[in-house]
Amino acid sequence: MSDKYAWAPIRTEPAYRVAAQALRTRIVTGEIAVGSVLPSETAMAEMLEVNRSTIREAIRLLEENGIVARKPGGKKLFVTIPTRADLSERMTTAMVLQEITLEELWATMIALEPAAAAAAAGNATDAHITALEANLKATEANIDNKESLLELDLEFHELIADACGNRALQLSREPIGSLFYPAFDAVFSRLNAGERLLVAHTRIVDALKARDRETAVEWMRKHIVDFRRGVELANLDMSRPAKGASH
Amino acid sequence: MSDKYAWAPIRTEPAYRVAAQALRTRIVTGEIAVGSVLPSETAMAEMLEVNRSTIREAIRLLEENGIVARKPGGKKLFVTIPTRADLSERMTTAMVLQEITLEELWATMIALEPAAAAAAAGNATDAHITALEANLKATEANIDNKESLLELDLEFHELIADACGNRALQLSREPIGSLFYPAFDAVFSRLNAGERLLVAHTRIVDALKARDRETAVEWMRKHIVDFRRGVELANLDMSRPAKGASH
DNA sequence: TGCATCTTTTTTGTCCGACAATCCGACATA
DNA sequence: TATGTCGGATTGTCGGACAAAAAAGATGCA
Repeated sequence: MSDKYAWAPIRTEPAYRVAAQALRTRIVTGEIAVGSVLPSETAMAEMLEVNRSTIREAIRLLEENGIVARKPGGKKLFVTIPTRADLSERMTTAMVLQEITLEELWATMIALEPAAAAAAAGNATDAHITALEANLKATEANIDNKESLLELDLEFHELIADACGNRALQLSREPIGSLFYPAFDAVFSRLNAGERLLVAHTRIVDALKARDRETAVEWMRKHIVDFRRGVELANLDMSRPAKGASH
Repeated sequence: MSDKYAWAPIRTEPAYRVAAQALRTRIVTGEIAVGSVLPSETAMAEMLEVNRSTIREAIRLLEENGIVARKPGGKKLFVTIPTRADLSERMTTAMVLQEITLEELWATMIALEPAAAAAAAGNATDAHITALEANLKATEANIDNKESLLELDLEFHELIADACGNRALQLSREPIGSLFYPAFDAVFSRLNAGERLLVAHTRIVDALKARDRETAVEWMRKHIVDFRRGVELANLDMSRPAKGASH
């Protein structure tokens, strides 16, 4: 009956949020350049004609967004670009709260990691290769040290992501990779996965060196599939949330 | 001279940040349940023995993180789970600021979208199929209306993502999809891509209905490759940043 | 001039107190 | 049951204050 009229609910945005938005637009449009320093709080408060407290709350919003920051131990407020780690952490906590399952994470990984390997085959520089080879050596040396192995495996995949030179890909896979940590841990501590892991990693690096895209992709795929088998052999439930990501 | 000793720089975290962290840990550990309502600002200020202004700044941090929020037009503060749109927007602005190229976005998309199609072939419910068919009908009806076509295409891919039931995948592809908007726009306004698009979409939905995973993946792949050709035919530079993603 | 040290001015982080708006629940009334 | 009224609780915003630390300026010296 009252559906006859469409009522737009009246609602006022708090000032701290419109202030934040005002600053944000000035930043993304480039009016305030990235890297430049913002005016003092009092100055901004005067410009926007609000109290300093209000401006401070607005700044907190942008700060958590990662688009403004202070250098450690400094007072000046700079315009910055959100860090990868920054975004990744946010994504990660969101995924933890949503109780995303290992199954979901894995399905995403098997899509992203081979793609990263493919791109890396095309874009990896000598520096990247060197870093990867160092990682291989370390893996070989710590083949029986479960803990180091865990770290090294994670590092390996991050190096591949770095080498692929695709920042969108990096941003997408990082939070997921970090969520695998506990699962990795379980697998490594129950299975002797070191050998298989090293073989796969080695093959991948070899393929990158030869710029052999197909092989790199294929071994990465195998590697991820292998991980899944490891998870199942370790009696982990793929359909359960992969929680507990508090470093 | 004083280099003889390694001085760990003394640095105090501002109170508003430790307060935020205190609340955050209580939330992610489950001590404060998701969906429950937090104490009033004054109450929290008393508990943590800080001023209300400080607590308010802490709340702004969590608020922007999306883990606390107020119901629209309400005063009570609830513990919430970050929305997809929420995270997506953050990611998007980050990508804009980093000036990520179309090339990078596309490479990520061609990894994610077929994966989404694959999962959708297994998990799509009748409701999902119905929504997709409605989208197809609308596309057919608006085959010449470039603007609607753009919206509908975006919607189609989001429906696929919904249907795949993989939240990790959804979280990963959403920000990237939204960044394609301007490129889509350019393609649609210069090329007559409607027919090809409709064919691909139809084939995909048919495959989903038949639970034919292979076909769904293959057509999705073709569809994305096709988009790339469209971009090139429209004379867009894949290696230029895809900026201008304001909502 | 360039550099190191001292001084002054800004600026931030934190506190206090205040007040209008308005949401929320209780209660009374028709 | 639905509506009108009231009072307490809370939020958003403001103003002012102050110590500590950083930034900017001034000074002296090589």
